[in-house]
Amino acid sequence: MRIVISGAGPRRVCLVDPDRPEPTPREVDLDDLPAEVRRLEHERPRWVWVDTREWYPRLLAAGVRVERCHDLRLVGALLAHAESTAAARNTAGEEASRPSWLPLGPAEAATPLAVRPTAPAVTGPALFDFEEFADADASPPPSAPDRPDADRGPDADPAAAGAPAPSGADHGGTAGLDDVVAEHDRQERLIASSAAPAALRLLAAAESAGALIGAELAAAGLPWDASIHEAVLERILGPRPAPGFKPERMDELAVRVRSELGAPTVNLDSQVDLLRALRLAGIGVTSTSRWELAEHEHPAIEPLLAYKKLSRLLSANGWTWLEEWVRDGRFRPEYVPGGTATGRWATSGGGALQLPKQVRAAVAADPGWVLVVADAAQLEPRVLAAMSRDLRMADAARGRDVYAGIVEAGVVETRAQAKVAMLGAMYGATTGESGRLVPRLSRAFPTAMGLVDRAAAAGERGLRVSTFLGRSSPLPPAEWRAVQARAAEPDATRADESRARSSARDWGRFTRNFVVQGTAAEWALCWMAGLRVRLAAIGADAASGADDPVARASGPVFERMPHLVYYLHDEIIVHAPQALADAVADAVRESAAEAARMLFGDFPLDFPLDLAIVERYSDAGD
DNA sequence: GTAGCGCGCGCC
DNA sequence: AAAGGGCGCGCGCTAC
Repeated sequence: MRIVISGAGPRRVCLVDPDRPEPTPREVDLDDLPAEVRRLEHERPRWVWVDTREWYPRLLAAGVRVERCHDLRLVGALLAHAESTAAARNTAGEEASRPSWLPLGPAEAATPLAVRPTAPAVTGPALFDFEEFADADASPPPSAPDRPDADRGPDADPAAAGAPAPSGADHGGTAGLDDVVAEHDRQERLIASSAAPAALRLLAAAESAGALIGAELAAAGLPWDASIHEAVLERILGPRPAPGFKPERMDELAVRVRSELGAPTVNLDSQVDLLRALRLAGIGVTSTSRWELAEHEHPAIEPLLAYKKLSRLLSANGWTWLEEWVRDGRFRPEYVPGGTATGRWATSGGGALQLPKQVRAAVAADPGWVLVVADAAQLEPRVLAAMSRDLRMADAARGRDVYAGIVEAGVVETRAQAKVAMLGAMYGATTGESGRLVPRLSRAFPTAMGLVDRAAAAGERGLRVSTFLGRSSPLPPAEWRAVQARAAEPDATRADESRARSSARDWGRFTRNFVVQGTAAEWALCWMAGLRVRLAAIGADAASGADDPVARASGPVFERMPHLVYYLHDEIIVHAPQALADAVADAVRESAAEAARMLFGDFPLDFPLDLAIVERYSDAGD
């Protein structure tokens, strides 16, 4: 069952179950929506709406959760670029394309205009022939693994390059309830007629669950003890300085650096100034970055690196940050589900994706509650093994540390080598020890390495690649194509050719990593989606045993229920009543196993978790 | 005064 | 150990 919901003028909302024999839209006041949703939620519908951000926060604020939804904006963005829908989009033409009123997805909106598929800006003789990159020579699928439900052919989505994109200019136009229903029908049809319906259906559900989770994370907030944070800052930086002054520890270090450099007025916060002073002092660096400084011997370097470390803490997570971002014991960053090209989330504000280890002690459970902290161990190598169906790599990884398994298999000598080789294979390293070791992995695991190599080769030719569930990479920007085209002209210089080769390899590294990073993001989404359902069940069970049903019904939505409070690529934190901690830990593990099954079926590889039940985030993990 | 950019660095 | 992928943010600096 689905219920479609849409705005109907100021403070009015329209709902309909379009699959009833005689669908009858009903209009309710915006203020009555939460009660209405709570009532209808008992039938466990899929809520269909344009944008979760528009509806769900107000429901949560009124204490109402929903189990599932379909976010037309996010799924629309996925489908508009997916290779597996390209054939269906081309065949069905206009009616298969996204309506212009549908807002762009988060990764699209962040993309510079030039990158979006749009009519060529250049008139006259074409600078280049897109077909040359798109589909001229038949190639093997850039990344598609063999799966029962998907046999995706080579398909670079040539239509996308020339077709007009949603204009973006008429997003202000409102869509009526009928439009929203029609858009949902269109998306369902497109999925059904795609080359991989089962995978896309799962991806659409997972992406939509991600939208719900993003809103719930914002509503719940990460428990944050400001006094612990302040203690950390004082211990590392010294007492809070008066406005306009540096903390004591930083001042002391700055004095030492200036004296060692013989540069009494150098401003350590100015890259240009500092670089000049370093070079005048005879330190042959070309940047002021930490890793380059660390390669030189000079008495100024040690205090300078220490200064930079403190400076970073002060500016990124110092007292100002604390005042700005922590209120009432909660840190509430804004999550942006699907905010990056690969499907990883982004955040906007607060820097939630880069909480330094130094301040994690401030993440502290409420009294009587605990944090269940879990991360997927070596997620990306495992995902690569599973998505490529590389049984030899799975043998090396199963039931143990992946890198230890690679050593035991005799591929390299040490765990450290195994790690840099694997990272190099997934990121596209070509030089250094990592680059030298990659060929040994390729010989040992040709199936897995073949998948990322093909993804890189496709990217170098300007083709899209796709994740396991079917999220496709963006096309390279027009400027990239111009560089490639220039190198193909008869009078191209060596410099033209070298520039083209280099930018081709750059894009190849992006697409190489895209398939693995993106599939890992899909695994994580499925993990969380399953987990949030289990957590709700645990919370409902616990509440039914509680003796004050009145408080239960009217209280804030997460009052008794264990709930997600943090998510970072392959890691989650659940805030849970102490008595439920073990049940939550089991749910976290079951959800991980279920995610692996949903994506990879019975492929013989486990996805183990590092899991800890703690009072402070800093007490978990390594 | 502010917008935009490069740098450096935190996280995965 | 290497400097290969994805991000967001604060800073200094320049251009307007």
